[in-house]
Amino acid sequence: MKTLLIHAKHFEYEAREKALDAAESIDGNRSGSFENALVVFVTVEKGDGSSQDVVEEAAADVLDVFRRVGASRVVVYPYAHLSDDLADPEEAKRVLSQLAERISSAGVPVSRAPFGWYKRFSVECYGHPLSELSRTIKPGRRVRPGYADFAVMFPDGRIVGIEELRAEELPEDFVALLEAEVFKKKREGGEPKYLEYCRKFGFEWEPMSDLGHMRYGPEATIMLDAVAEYAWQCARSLGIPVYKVRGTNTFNLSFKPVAQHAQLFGDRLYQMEVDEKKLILRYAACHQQFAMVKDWEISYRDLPFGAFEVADSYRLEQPGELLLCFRLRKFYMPDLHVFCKDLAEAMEVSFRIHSKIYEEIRKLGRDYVSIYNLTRSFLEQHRDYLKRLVEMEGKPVLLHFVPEGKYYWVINVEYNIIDELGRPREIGTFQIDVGNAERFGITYVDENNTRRYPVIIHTAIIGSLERYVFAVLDTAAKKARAGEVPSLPLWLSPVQVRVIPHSSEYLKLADSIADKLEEQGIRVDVDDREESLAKRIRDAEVKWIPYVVVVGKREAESGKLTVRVRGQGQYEMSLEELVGRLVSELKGYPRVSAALPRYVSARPRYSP
RNA sequence: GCCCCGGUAGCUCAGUUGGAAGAGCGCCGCUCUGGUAAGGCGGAGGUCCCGGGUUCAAUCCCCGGCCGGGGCUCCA
Repeated sequence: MKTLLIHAKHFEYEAREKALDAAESIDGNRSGSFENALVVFVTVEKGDGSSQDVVEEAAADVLDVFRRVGASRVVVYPYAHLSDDLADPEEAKRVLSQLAERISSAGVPVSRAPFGWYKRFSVECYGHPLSELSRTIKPGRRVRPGYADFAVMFPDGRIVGIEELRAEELPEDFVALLEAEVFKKKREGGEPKYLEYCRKFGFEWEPMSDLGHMRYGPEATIMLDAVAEYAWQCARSLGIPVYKVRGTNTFNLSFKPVAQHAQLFGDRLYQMEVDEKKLILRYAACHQQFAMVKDWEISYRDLPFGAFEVADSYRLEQPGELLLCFRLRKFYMPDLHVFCKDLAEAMEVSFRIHSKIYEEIRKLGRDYVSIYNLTRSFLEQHRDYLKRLVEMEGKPVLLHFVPEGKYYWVINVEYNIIDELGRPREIGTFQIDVGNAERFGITYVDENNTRRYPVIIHTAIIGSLERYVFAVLDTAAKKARAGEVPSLPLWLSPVQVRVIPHSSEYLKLADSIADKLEEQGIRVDVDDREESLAKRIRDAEVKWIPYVVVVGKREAESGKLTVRVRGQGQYEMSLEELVGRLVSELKGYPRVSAALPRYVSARPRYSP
């Protein structure tokens, strides 16, 4: 069977004259006219009627496309001209009827144009990518093409094909992942809340740059600084020596390794020509770190070690793909490369990375569902390794098989959160790279004085800085959706404590409290504006400030502070108690020097 | 890159069936000294995204472009 699927804004036909003696009767079905229809032009070929397979598969495909494009009905239109191996008319009529019935039994409205007539028709195609598709369906071919590249691995080591999955043994988030990545289910849409939160904290597009470049206002910059520092902290916590380095974002294509590595990225590469030199912007920290480490003299005793940089990275994403704080043309990648003796050592190290990546997302109160991209041969050879990774996750993972030899890595794990709107979003990732050491000429000397190429792990433990912020803001959005007060973790809050003097008389007292908090490395400001207390409290809440301290006559007399804690309530405590609480809440997280100027009364307004 | 929706004050948006442009917030001034989510009064502020077309007349209609949001294609 051959089919041609057109998603038509408008479709109409009218039977004119018989083409065959075996033509169907057209009583009441001489013509039809439809809006927003999926028109299925069908040619039935010899043998299609011999088993149910063909009809089943064709119907499943039509239904799949129907759901994805959001058409309101299906029109089955017999059309002999897609093949020269036509079934005889009786077989064709039977198969066409079965196809229509099969689609109809899924609850989808179906119309069928008559078989065996010359028909006038006109079709207005929407023109989106899915609006024109053609298929060839042969008897006996069962697995749907899109599914063959996927399987699911369970913690007990079982590997199950997509069609054999039982929904009841799959966690909800995993189903969301399957729907997006494998079934390609169409989504409802709606503007996500995190975009509003981005504006609130000053994460915005920069209109005067290229598309996909962001700017970061004062609050956003404090947050980004904190995330960058935290990413470094995570890299160091793996128990492997890690060297922080820094480099350039611009590389010259005339160097072979640069050109080869660039080729892997294809047309998403940012390029420019300067002084007749072809230059590229790096798409991750790989270029710089490999170019540097190739000049290092490395002994097996030094391995494994890591190199780390928060690298400004550039990818020429397509305009329609860009998404604030998520898919960007310029972003910051806290990229760690771990150089290992061999694949076995890399796999050992990857367990630590795997567990760290999970630990970090869970600290945000979230969880991942993962995709393991790998070749089938890697699966065959390292099934125990994979089983252990999945055991550590304690839930199923999606295996995605890629062609042998196409990529520089043998396994590439993508860790996805399921966002506020049910979409998988990749945040963390690691890859085991067996190709780039040789390409860049990175070697070490082993126990036997032989030069060898190390195996390199690439990882962004907490994802790009922007994506980590996305995860944080999306978590707040989920809270808000659940009716809770949305908030930031204390260590990421641009202002951690706001002190509000009840009236200007108490400004000195407010300042002295702010001084003491600042000494402890707390980000604090003072709302000294001539506004009502209620107004200033409200503004602090709008900015999600976690701790708000009001000082006035009462506090001056009692020596205690009245502290409003976001999402919790109002408490009396001493300054020491407040500091103790803050310090313990910040334990394990970085303090950065960036902070806002103290007085709220003298600040430009730049965010809602 | 494709399809749909949108672009009006610094921000969020209303509006004009084509005839001199509106609100709230913010800003400025005055007033209020206020105890936990907006005290009161007044004022300033506009290339209605850009370019072309239709029209006596375009912010509004038509065409093209730019930018944003959504859905895809992509992407790992």
